[in-house]
Amino acid sequence: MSDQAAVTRIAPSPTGDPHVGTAYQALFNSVFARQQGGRFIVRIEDTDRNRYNAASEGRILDMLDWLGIEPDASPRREDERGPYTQSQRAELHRGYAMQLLESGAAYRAFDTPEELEERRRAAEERKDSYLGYDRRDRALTREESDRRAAAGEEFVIRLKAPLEGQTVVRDRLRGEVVFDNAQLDDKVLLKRDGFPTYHLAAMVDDHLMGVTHVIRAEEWLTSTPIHKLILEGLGWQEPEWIHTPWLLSSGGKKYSKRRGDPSVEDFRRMGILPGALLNYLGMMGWSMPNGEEVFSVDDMVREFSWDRVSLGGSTFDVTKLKWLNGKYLREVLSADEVVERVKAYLSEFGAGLPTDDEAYFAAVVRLMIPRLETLGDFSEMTGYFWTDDYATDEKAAKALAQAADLLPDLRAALEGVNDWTADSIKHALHEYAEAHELKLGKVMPPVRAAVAGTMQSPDLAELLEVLGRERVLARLARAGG
RNA sequence: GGCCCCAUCGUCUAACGGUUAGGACACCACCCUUUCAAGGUGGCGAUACGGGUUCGAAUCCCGUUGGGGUCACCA
Repeated sequence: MSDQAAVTRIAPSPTGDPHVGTAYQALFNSVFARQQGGRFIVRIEDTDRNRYNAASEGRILDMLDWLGIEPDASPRREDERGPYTQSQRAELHRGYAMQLLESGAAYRAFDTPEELEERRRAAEERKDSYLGYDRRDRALTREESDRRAAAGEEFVIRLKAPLEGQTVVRDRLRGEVVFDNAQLDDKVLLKRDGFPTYHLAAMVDDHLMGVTHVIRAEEWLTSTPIHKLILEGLGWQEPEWIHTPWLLSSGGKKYSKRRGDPSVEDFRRMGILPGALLNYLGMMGWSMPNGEEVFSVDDMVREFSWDRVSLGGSTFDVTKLKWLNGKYLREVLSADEVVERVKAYLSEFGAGLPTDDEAYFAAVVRLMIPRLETLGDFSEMTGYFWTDDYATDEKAAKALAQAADLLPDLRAALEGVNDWTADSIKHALHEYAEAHELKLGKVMPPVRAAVAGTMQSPDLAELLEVLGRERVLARLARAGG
């Protein structure tokens, strides 16, 4: 590459939910730019006025904020190369379309959408192997074209692709990819509504914004020859092309919200940590040299290399994401940090904090950490900590029934514990068991059932300590103690 | 259908001509143990197929098969 610092970009289209694929591209683009000491920019591609969704742009930018990916330039961080919202640059794109028209690299086409649709259908019926534009208006003389345009006839501007020869795309990941020009289509550059298509707009903006590396999904590979041709027509240098492998969903198809795959917002709602999501995305198609699976974006910046990218598509596995998230909860974040995360999560998605007692809340979170996969798990696992009005499930009811006669004694034994700590409680429980020649497995279940209503709960001594003497004794009494 | 890309356990991946093909998730078993987890140990499980090249191929080449993408006045 040249001596200039790398500039990468993502160019999401504001049409709906913030996509996981966008987060994936943002990760690789920003990691590479940071590693190269370059810049990473976000340009919103909203030239399709039909699919435009006003709220979507903000949600995409919010997603990046949440993930902690900070663009060097974006619609929220404009600079002299902006604006970073493509529709605001339409005048610019029109100018370059005209330039292409003037130089003969492009031409006007007057076909109506209806005509095109009909001809395409006919081609399909004929089972033509090639279904692109039939190039009808390519034969128009310049005079004729000018005359019809001047007469007010509507038109699009199409690229005049070469009819023979080959175009070679040098992809960083795949080497030289050769396309026969005969396969190329005379793509629309400027639409009837005066807005550019992606092909024109992206190439113009990439060039004007100084983008050096176009890192995008593999679906763009086959239109890269078109992009090369546009760049050539404008006399501009081409960037380095890097087409990343697919993110797939379980059926082997492209990962997509439409198929029901979770969006980034869905993961956030689920209680997935941004760091864990990024980490997971980082191991889709790429791996750390030492095989480490738990790594941060900083680690990735340090170790990143295109040589370690695997080209087969990767199937997104939510189960593994959750495991990784649990790993973050247990091993990457400190207990205090987890307390803060749970708190933030509950105020955003839950019914708020279940208690005003900060110390009690923190103690409960600490108890639950090894049992949590997502922040969303917390509420459903901790009901009995916040209210005395909790359900008693079947197994717990059975444990209570089987040891009903033990309960009064047990309660008395616990009442005798002066120093209410897990150690003392444990000691008292053991003592009780020994004194009555009972196994621990006989004395603990009824206590657990009485104070939690479920057998699936943390270590009993710790559980009792956190619940507190008063609560525990009251619940035991209520259960028949 | 034409063109393009891709191909290691069910899934994510390691291997850059020489390994009993390694690790992780999931699953199963065992250990720890007061339940549930967490943690530990072990097990199951892959180079799609066929030809070459080579002393030697998961690795290089060709073909087949399979999967995906693309062929919009969407990106």
